[in-house]
Amino acid sequence: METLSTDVEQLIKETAKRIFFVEGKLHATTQDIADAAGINRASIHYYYRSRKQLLDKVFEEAMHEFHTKLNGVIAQDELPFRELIASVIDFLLKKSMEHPFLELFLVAELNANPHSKGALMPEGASNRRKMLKEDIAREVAAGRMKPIDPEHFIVNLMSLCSFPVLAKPIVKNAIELSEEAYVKFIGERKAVILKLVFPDL
Amino acid sequence: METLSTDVEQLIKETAKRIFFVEGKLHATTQDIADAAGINRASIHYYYRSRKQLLDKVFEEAMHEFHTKLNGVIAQDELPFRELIASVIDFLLKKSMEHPFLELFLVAELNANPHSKGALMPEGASNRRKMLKEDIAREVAAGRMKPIDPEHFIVNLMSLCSFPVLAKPIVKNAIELSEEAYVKFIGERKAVILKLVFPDL
Amino acid sequence: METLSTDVEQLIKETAKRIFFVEGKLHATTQDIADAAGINRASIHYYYRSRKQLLDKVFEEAMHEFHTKLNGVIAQDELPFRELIASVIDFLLKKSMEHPFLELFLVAELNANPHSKGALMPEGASNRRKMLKEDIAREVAAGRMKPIDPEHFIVNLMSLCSFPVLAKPIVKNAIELSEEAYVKFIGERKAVILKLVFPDL
Amino acid sequence: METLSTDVEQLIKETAKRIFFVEGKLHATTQDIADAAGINRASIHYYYRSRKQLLDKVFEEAMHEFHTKLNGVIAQDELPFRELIASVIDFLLKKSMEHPFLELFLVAELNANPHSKGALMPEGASNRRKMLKEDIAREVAAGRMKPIDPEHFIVNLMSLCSFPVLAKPIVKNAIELSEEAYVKFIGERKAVILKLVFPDL
DNA sequence: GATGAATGAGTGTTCATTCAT
DNA sequence: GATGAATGAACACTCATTCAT
Repeated sequence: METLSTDVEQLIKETAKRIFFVEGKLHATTQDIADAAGINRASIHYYYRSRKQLLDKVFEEAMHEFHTKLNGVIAQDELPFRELIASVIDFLLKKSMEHPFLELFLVAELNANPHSKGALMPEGASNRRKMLKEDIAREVAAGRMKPIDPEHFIVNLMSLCSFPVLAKPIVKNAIELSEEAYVKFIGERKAVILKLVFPDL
Repeated sequence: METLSTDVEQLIKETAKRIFFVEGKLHATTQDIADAAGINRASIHYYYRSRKQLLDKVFEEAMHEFHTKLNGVIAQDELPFRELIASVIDFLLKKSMEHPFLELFLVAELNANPHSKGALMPEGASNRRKMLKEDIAREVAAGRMKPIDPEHFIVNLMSLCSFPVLAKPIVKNAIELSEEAYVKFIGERKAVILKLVFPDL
Repeated sequence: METLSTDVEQLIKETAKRIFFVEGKLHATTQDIADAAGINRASIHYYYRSRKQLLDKVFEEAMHEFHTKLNGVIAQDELPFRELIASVIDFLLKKSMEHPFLELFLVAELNANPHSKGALMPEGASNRRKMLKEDIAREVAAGRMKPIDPEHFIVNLMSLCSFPVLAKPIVKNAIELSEEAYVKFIGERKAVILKLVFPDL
Repeated sequence: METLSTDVEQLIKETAKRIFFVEGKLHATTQDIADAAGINRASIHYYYRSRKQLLDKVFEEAMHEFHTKLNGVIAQDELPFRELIASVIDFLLKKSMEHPFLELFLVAELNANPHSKGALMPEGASNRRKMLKEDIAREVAAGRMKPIDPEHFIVNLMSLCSFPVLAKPIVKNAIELSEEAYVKFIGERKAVILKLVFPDL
């Protein structure tokens, strides 16, 4: 029977995820991670061989979880279109709050090393996305929605959900919010976004 | 009287801006910058004392330019509201394409060192923003626009303009675009965003 | 009464001997030895306390065996002198092929840590050597051999037997031999050396 | 005008040669070299980029010098054969005393990494060696020398010259010499070797 | 008796920085 | 004003060693 990964192995991984994706410390060193986890720096190499392999693992898991859950959301084909979209927005916002800097991390990595992080999307995901595009096109054709290119519709959702969380300090500064006001503001986003993409609501 | 900066001083600054804000190489070393500028590494310290001071200078200038120009756009109070907004979108999109990774750089810096980058907004800017918010509120009150919180309206604009450029590889991957298709896609953003925020257009 | 060493203990020792004296991997780590032996790295410390103690043991055994056997060869006092020397050459060549890098290992260790490896020769060995020197001197005095200092005679034998095996790659390169040619070459050494030290043969 | 390598660059190289080839510390670290040279460890990387590149340089230079000088010795074709050989012995012994552990270093490197240190002999050297072999064969054919395979003759010379220096502690121990006695012993080698290879002298 | 987990010390290496020139 | 030389501090990583089980 294969043994489960140890507590420390998990702890390192979770700590790394927190530092990279929650705290957004993109330059974090193995020492930073070890300190945050309360373990010895060498333990990271004991469990993950190298910094790169830890990053790869941590990133791959985060992306896998993201796509799996997103596909689960999109796959709810029994739902009316608008409820499906509401579901997607809900998911994207929750994901953004859970891992606000995942996109930032990915983009920084790709800029530093353009040939890494090959396949971002797991197999099968492409079909799901295509179905969503078709759903949008159908909705537009049926006149239940203002004409919009499905691709722009999707990117609009991503932008409206991710950016305010990802660029928190910029947003706080631009509209001069206190920490509490910002939290309240983010709480209002779902309704605002829904109203924006479905103006007849 | 302050002396004019030399050519080399300018060259270093422009090269650093390109590397950080255009190429998004957040981890770039002083050697990387020196190589890209074709100058000696020691020159960077000669002109800017330390890496941090170069980054601060470069960032502060970029932000100053951004806010000055944005204020210039907002200050066009002779323009009808919708044309003003179109102007703002135009500006944000152009800025995003000129310095796609400015936000990414800022956020990464702030996460790494939470107490740096004190005042993001120059004096006087705050008043301009307040006026814009009042304009939006007035427009809503007059029934010429669907009810929306002015702050959400502004953040929506920022999100819709910046994110698709900043997160280019994610967007390209999510909606499966070739490089040309992506360029075309970005070219369509202005019209899409305008239609989204003014659905009666 | 001392307990017998276990199988694993033996296995570790034999593997270490192979790696150091046969393969000449002087930099081999405990992990290298553990891997080659197919056992856990911690076992090496369990049986030998430390890397150094394993090396000492392994080396001491090799030296002890060497001297014991050499003494056995030298002690054949019923043999005529020339047959005794032929016997010694035979032994030195065979030893060199069995453990080509024993000398290299010893010298490297002594250079790295000048105060280790105290007594290289076991008790009693000294007497045997003295007898051999006397034999040589007697042979010279009797005119059955060209005049030579017994000490140089002994060192000549050691040099002629060990060097061509120890410095195999240098020799192969210097006289441009293929692998087969080298093996043939080594096979001819005994006759060559005998003819050299006894030119009237 | 190209500048000569700096003093420190030379110092590092000479120190490394001393440590590896004279003191025979095959495991020496960059710190060991830096300490011995009285400089900062980082300077080694400043001048040589990596430990490996320093070793390669140092080794290649030593080998180049060796082969160049040896070829110079062999090329003295105006010399009678026996004087030529005396010259070679002289050179090999002097070389051995200057860099006693060059062979040991080479062999250890090749054992650790079988595919490094590609071409040991410079171009043209091969021809010189061939001429030497022919000289030996001619001498034998003319009856001025006891029959011997030229290749064994050459390897005998190498062995008789190098081994007693390379394996100094073994030799000292085997024939029980004090440090002074050893030095005297080595001083006698030239005459001993000449007498051995030319027994009619 | 045997081993997976964990670590301190040390390795090669990089980097921002300083300084003499 | 500009730069090659040099270095302290920190980095990712490895290794022999210990220890609880």
